[in-house]
Amino acid sequence: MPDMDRWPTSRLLSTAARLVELAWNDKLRPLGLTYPAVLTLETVATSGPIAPGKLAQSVRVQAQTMGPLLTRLESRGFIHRQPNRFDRRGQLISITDLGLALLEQSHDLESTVLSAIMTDSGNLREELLAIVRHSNFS
Amino acid sequence: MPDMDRWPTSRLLSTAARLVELAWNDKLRPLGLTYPAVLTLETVATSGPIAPGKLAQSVRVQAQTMGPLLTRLESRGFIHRQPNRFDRRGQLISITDLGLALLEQSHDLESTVLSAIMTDSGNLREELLAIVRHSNFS
DNA sequence: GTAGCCTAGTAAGTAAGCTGACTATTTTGG
DNA sequence: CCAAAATAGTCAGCTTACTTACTAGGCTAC
Repeated sequence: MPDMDRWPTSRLLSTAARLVELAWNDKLRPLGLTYPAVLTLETVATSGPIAPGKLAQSVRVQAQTMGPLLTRLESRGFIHRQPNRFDRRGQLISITDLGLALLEQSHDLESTVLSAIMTDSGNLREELLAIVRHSNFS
Repeated sequence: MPDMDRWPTSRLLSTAARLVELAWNDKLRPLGLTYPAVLTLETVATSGPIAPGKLAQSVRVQAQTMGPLLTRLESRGFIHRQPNRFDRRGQLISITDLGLALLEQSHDLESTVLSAIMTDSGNLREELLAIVRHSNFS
């Protein structure tokens, strides 16, 4: 084990996140999902019909990245794309029953990933929230 | 701003890390570097001549990913590849003066990235360290 | 000493992210 | 009302990471 104590905090953060994401991906692979895909499904499920651009903002990927991701999710029948009647440039994404069922399964994994890697201390949450909030995103 | 308070901790962690990494990449682009590249240079600088496989472990990418990364760094003259005299399968990577100079520049960025995104609270460090340690890597 | 296994590194193919440029709409301002 | 600016989404091209599969060299044990 290298001398992590001397690592800058940003590196610790990246490394911890990388470990969590790898753990997630291991669990999600059997379901045929990736972590951004789960975040997307999650957002669609809670927000109701939503534009791809908004989804990209929420998951923090580029709009050009969200497009193909939605295509993959659609081809597997997890989401549904509709034209937006009020703005012919736009679309509205909604989640299907199949997508909801899958999301349910991934929720069950959540606790596994967390407990495997970290003891959820409450304090950590606050500090991470502060970081995300301090960054000038909306 | 979405209801981040209800996000699972793992998502907060991923998001925070993503923000930090995006901030890093913005700063590093003028130098022609990526964040994994900096981590690699850093490791080489502190460890002295080291095998590509060890580097991959340290930066937590696959050995197959480290190979091309080293090729890129070598083609720009930041590192130097030598055959390992004692094991003809292996190589030894060392950093060049040019690489050291670049690393110096990236160090100056560190504080910028940190202060822009987070107030370094000390507590956070401990918790992140705990996460990384609890994951069964060595 | 040689057969079998382990380790170091690479190659090929796929997935998924980013930037830059484009089209099609909608909104805004004179 | 119409020209200019803004917005939604996509396409093309590049980068980089991953998985799977391979070669070359070294190690171990009979």
